Amino acid sequence: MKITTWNINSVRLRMPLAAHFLKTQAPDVLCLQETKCRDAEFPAADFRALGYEHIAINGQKGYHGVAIVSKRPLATLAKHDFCDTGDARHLAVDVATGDTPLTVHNFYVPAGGDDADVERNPKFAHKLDFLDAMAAWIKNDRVTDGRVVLLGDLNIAPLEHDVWSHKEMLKVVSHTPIEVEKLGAVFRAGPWIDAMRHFVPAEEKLYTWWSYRAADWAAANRGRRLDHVLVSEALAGALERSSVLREARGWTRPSDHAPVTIELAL
DNA sequence: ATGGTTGCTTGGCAA
Repeated sequence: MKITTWNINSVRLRMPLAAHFLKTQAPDVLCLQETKCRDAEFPAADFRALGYEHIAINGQKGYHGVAIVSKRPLATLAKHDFCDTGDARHLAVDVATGDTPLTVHNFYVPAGGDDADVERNPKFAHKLDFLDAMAAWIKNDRVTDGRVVLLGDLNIAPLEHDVWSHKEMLKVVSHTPIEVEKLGAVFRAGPWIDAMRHFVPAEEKLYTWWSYRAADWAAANRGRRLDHVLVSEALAGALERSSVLREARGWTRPSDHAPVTIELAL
C-alpha cells in the first residue's frame, strides 16, 4: 500500500502534474493539501479517469482545502474544524484494506504568517492554537488506537536537519522553538512513529519544500521538511519505505512542495 | 535588513 501526501498549491492549475505523478508513481492513495477550490470545482472526473475513483474532499474557495483520491474505496469519517474558523484543513477517511480498517488523517496546518510574535501576528497565534487543539484531540479521541496514518503539510520543520540552517532559521516561522515544542506535543500525544525519519537518520538533511523565491532552488537547496507522515504503533511492523520525490519540484510550473510517499505491507 | 515568487483574482492577501 503506497500512500502519498502532497501540497499541490492549486489542484486545478496542477492537474497535469497530478496526472503525471499518478501515472508514474501509482500510489494507492493520494492526499492533497492547498487544493484552493470549492468541492464542486474539484477536478474529480480527471482523477476518476486515471483510476482514482474514490474521492473525499474538504474544500473552500481560494484558500486551503484538502482532498483524498484513492484506487480503493473510502469512507469519509470527519472534516474537523479545529479552531472553529471555518477553514478546510482536515479530512479523515477509512481506506478499504480487506480486513482491519486503515484510517488516514490529512492535515493542512496554518502557515502562521511571517512574524513569530503572537502579540503582533494573530496568524502565528492561530497556528499555535491549532497545534494545541490537535494534541488535545489525539489524546481525547484516542486517535492512535488501531491502524492510523496522520500526514500532510504541518508547516513546521522540527529537527535541526529538517532545515538548511538551524542557526539561521531559529527566528523564522516554521522552525521557531515554540512551534517545534508544540509539534513535539502532537507527536507525544500518540504514540506515533515519524515514518520519514524512521528511514533517514536525524543527522541527515531531509526536505520536502523549497521556496519559490530562490533564483535557483536546486543549487541553493535551502529546503525545509514541512510535510510529514506519522503512523500509529499498530503499523510499525508494516512500514517498509519512505521517499520524497524531489524531482517533482523541478517540473514545469511546480508546487513548492514535493510529494512524500510511504509504503506499508498490508 | 531587505527582497525575492506564486496563486487567486484584478487589488491585495496568503503562503
